[in-house]
Amino acid sequence: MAEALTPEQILRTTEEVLRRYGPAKATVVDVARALGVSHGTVYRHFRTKAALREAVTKRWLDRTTEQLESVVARQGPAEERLVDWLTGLFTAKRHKAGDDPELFATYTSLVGEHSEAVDQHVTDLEGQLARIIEDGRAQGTFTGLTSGPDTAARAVFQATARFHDPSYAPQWSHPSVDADFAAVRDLILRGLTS
Amino acid sequence: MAEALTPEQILRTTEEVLRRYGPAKATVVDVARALGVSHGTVYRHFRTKAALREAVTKRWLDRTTEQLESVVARQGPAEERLVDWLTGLFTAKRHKAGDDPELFATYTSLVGEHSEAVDQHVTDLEGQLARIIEDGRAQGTFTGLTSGPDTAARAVFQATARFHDPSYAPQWSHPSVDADFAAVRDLILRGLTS
DNA sequence: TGACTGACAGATATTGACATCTGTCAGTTG
DNA sequence: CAACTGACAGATGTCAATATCTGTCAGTCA
Repeated sequence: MAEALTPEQILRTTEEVLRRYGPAKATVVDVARALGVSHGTVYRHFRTKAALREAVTKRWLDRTTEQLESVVARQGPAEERLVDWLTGLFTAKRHKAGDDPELFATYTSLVGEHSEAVDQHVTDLEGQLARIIEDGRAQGTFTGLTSGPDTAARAVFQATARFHDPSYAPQWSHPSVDADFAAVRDLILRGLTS
Repeated sequence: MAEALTPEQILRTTEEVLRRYGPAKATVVDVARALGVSHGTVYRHFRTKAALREAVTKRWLDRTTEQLESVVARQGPAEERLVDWLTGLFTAKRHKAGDDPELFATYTSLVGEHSEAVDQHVTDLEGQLARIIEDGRAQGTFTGLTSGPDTAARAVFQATARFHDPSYAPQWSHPSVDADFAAVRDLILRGLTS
């Protein structure tokens, strides 16, 4: 054979197959066929089909986290960065739902299965939020904190669930959703800066 | 016959039948049998099975709204009443989910079907919130309002979705949920009183 | 010798025949 | 004559037979 099969190749191909057939129809045999190998080979690299789906989704979610990282690492007022981060998260999720419906459906089903990858994604995002909030505390802008930045981050994340939790995706195209987002965002911001 | 069949009797019996068989198994024939009439009679009062389920759920949801009304109508600081209202809503929903799982399942499925009854329930609850918020504005406590009480009420309702939206019910027994609720509640309260 | 194959067993999904349910309405009943 | 019945058509749900898929592993190949 030309080259040994890498996990990376498998993940890339699985992502394509999921995008083409959707999570309900895509099989491990489909992935193997697209790679030109037998499905037994795929199982040498990923123990189960669930592990494969989860790894693909993890990669896909990590792309969003990486994108938001620039807002976290950036210099500037925490208040402004928090708004950009929340807006960025909402925009990213909306685009994922609209542009990549099959992978979004995979992600949504993973949420219902308490997947490790989704838990990690939430932890990553809450961690980013905590860093911005901690910066705001250091800058003297976020004076309303009655608890640590981790708790505050969790509260902010949960209060904005409607704008990033995939179970609300069907409502993200509703006309009033942008006004709703602005209202919740402002309420939370005032809560932090009070 | 003894008495003419009233919509009230049908609703009461349907509620019992739903509670006994669950929304998936309960049929209109079951309801008719429990009433001692033919199912055609039930259809004389409710155009469809969906309308019947919706009417039962409306009654069931209205009981919560009525209970919360006492907090809204009560004299006292709006800040305190808002906390009691939010706590009361969370407590009520949790009890409905735990004590009345079949009717809660009926309610949950209605949410996914964009039912009129659920829309009305949300409107009622947001209306109650708006009244408390308006009181707080009049009392001079809620000084952080950048918009009208209706918009603020909607924002508060959406920010606390995790603690009343039935799609989150499976997480309401998680140990950390009370701490999470307290954190979100405090964040929002500071946002209003800032 | 280690990456890969492909036949296999058990699990899961699909299909289609059958049963039940929903909603209607002409006819019955008090 | 207004409330109700029950037979009916079409829609929906159930179930068992069948097909496909997942995950394993002894064996092949370079």
